[in-house]
Amino acid sequence: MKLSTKGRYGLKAMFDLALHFGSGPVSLAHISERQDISMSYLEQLIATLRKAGLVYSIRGSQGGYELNFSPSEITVGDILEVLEGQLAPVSCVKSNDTEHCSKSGECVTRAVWQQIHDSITDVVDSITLQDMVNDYMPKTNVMINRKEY
Amino acid sequence: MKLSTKGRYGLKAMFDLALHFGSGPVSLAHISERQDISMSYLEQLIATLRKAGLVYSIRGSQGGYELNFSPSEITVGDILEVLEGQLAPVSCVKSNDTEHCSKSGECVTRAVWQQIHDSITDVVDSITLQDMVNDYMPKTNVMINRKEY
DNA sequence: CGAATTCCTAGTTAAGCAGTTGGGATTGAG
DNA sequence: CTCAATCCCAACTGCTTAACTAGGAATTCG
Repeated sequence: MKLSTKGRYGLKAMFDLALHFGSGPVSLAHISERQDISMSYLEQLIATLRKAGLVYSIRGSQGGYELNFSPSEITVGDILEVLEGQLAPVSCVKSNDTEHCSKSGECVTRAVWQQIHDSITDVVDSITLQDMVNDYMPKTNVMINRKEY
Repeated sequence: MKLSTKGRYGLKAMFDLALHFGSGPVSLAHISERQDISMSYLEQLIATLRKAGLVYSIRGSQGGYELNFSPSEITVGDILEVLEGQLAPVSCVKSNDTEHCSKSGECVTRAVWQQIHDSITDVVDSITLQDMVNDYMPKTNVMINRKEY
């Protein structure tokens, strides 16, 4: 049940883009350095995200990447699904194919996998990049809210 | 985020043992046939479960395996943890080591993995083998409850 | 132009999965 | 007592995938 580096690195990269949302394109070199990910590997991950429409690229000098939607519109689930493929713990859970349930334990165990899948989905679909940005800079909020100080 | 066959087969095997709990030892050959798992492969899985203390074996002719606890005392989480290793989506989540959080996105993404892990844990620790057995034979309950029939 | 950037394809290395094979040890039944 | 059923153990194999690395082509700003 491990997540691969694709998902881990990919989320970090997207988080980095969210942090710099609205400030012009961010180059891979910068993401690579800040998030400590090999640049050539990161290239492949971001290519997947681009093909899925989550980011878009600006080529040439001074180019880079930007989120295709605002951070509040992109969930962790969106990102992980693109990079990790289906998040279902077993393949049969994804597409309601109850055919293979011939043998005795099949359907009962399938129900377990289904519950695991649902709980994962609930979590990742409920967290947006904006949520992560907010978590990252709580000080800003503290300052703003400190009117009595 | 895929579960390997170890976890899948292992849970099916344990479910099979739960179904026959209290009726004497169950041989690998029977589990293998009923759950449609290669017997020699199943041997390895059940060896792991035995070493973890979830089942015990009776050697020799007419031997087999039995659950070491009643089905209501064994959770899906117990089984998966033994067979799949840590269920944490990333390694750092398991043991509160917040050391590596030097780079900017590290701690924020870690919080996400932590939430995923917690939700998986909640699910698998809440389902016992007894629950699965109950799900498998709802007809029995229906019959018993049908007093008017 | 040329430096900075994205884009694309094709390796490479290592590890793990999903078994199989071949034997050895134990024990109940006949 | 013997033998067939069963568990026990370790090694081996084929395959797939993860996690990169390498090298170059195309694009664009200054």
